[in-house]
Amino acid sequence: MKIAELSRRTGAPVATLKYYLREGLLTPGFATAVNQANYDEAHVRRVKLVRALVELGRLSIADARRVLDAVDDDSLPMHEAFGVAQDAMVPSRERDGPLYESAFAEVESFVRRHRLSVRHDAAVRGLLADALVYLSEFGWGPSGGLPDSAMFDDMLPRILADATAEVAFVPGDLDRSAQVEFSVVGTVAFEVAGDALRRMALEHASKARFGRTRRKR
Amino acid sequence: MKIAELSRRTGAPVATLKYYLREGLLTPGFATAVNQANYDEAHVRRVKLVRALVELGRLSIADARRVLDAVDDDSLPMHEAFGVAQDAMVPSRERDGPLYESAFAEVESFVRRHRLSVRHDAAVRGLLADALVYLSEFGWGPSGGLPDSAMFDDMLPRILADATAEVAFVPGDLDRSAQVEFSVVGTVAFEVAGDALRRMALEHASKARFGRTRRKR
DNA sequence: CTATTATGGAGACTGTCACTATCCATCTAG
DNA sequence: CTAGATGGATAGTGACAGTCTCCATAATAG
Repeated sequence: MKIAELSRRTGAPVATLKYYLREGLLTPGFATAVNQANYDEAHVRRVKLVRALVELGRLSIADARRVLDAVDDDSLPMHEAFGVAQDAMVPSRERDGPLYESAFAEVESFVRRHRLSVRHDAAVRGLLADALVYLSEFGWGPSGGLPDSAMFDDMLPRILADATAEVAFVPGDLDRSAQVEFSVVGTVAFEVAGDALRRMALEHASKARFGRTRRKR
Repeated sequence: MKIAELSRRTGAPVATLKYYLREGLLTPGFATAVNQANYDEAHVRRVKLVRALVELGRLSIADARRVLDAVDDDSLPMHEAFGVAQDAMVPSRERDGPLYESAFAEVESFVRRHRLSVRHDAAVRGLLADALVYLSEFGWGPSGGLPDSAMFDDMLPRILADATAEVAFVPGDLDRSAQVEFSVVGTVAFEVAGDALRRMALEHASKARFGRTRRKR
């Protein structure tokens, strides 16, 4: 298929596809002449992956490329590729100062307590640290200190069960890169879905508690 | 306190504070002269709120302002202000076409099935619809169709319990705007924390399933 | 066979965003 | 008295994610 159809199939403007090509998010089509190339289903799929990462997952183009590189690098075994992809999905940010040191210590204690296999340098630790730091600024911790990670202990078993189910859902008969791709999309989409459910639940609970107030007429 | 100290207390550069002032994210200090003004603890708190929304919650300045407006608008009862704030936290995006129509229908059926009090026009519905749409593109639904929202049925009771606990945690003796502020920070920070936990659990589960492959030496 | 339309590729350009930087006429602290 | 800070206004910056314009070449409709 030519680029116009790739555009039609994916909903992305031709100019955007060219941009992705330039940025290396999309491999060039199979050239048949100096100004002709054919694209196939793999390209369609890749464009959709990019859209999922960029639109749904709100990744920058640069971060999306890091994810795609991990998907494509056949020397990385499945699990490690997934780790790299995960890291790319965490926004980078300055995380230093004594507060962050304690926050990371708190994260570490959480990880150890639950015997989680989470790399020591996994970017996701920074995310949890962020949450702890901001929570403490708003007084969710003991007298201005960091909240105790035990706060999350009760939630973990269920989260772990859901995550295990999600990972189990990845078809075992796909090749490595398809598996990574599958996992990555799952991570992004289920994260958004989970956030949405959580917010709906919050609205519901908020209404139950605070919704009694009469609306003005 | 003068602006330099506000800067020191919040970690935000003076130039940034001036920018927030300009953008109306921060109310002007109490002027004591043509070029002097005093800021107080409320300003410190507000700056931290802005940072929480913008840095942690990744809201745009415009969206952050919408949240702050809801916090400040005393004519809005608590629950509604929270709803407005929630809506501001959902990235706006085009959501039309037949696929999205079915996705919204699926969301509606989920909401009804669980008898959730979620406004019919709540922006968060779009978020869940997004997830469904992207999931379907990657084959998580029945032969290319949308996934069934029943997929999330098992998760909801626990999410609802957590959300209820979170809402219950909001002190009842604060004034309305402080309560909204509290809820908003909670929404943002616990969302990040929840995502982090989920990703840690995924890494753990991924290692359990795929981590057997030997690493190259 | 011709006239139109499409293509790949390169480069320049755009609009948005979240700040930063510069000025300047006051204040204020030492 | 003076070095430095302040509020306020205006302009500038760098990153980002596309878009736009060209052009020589190909495909295709008539």
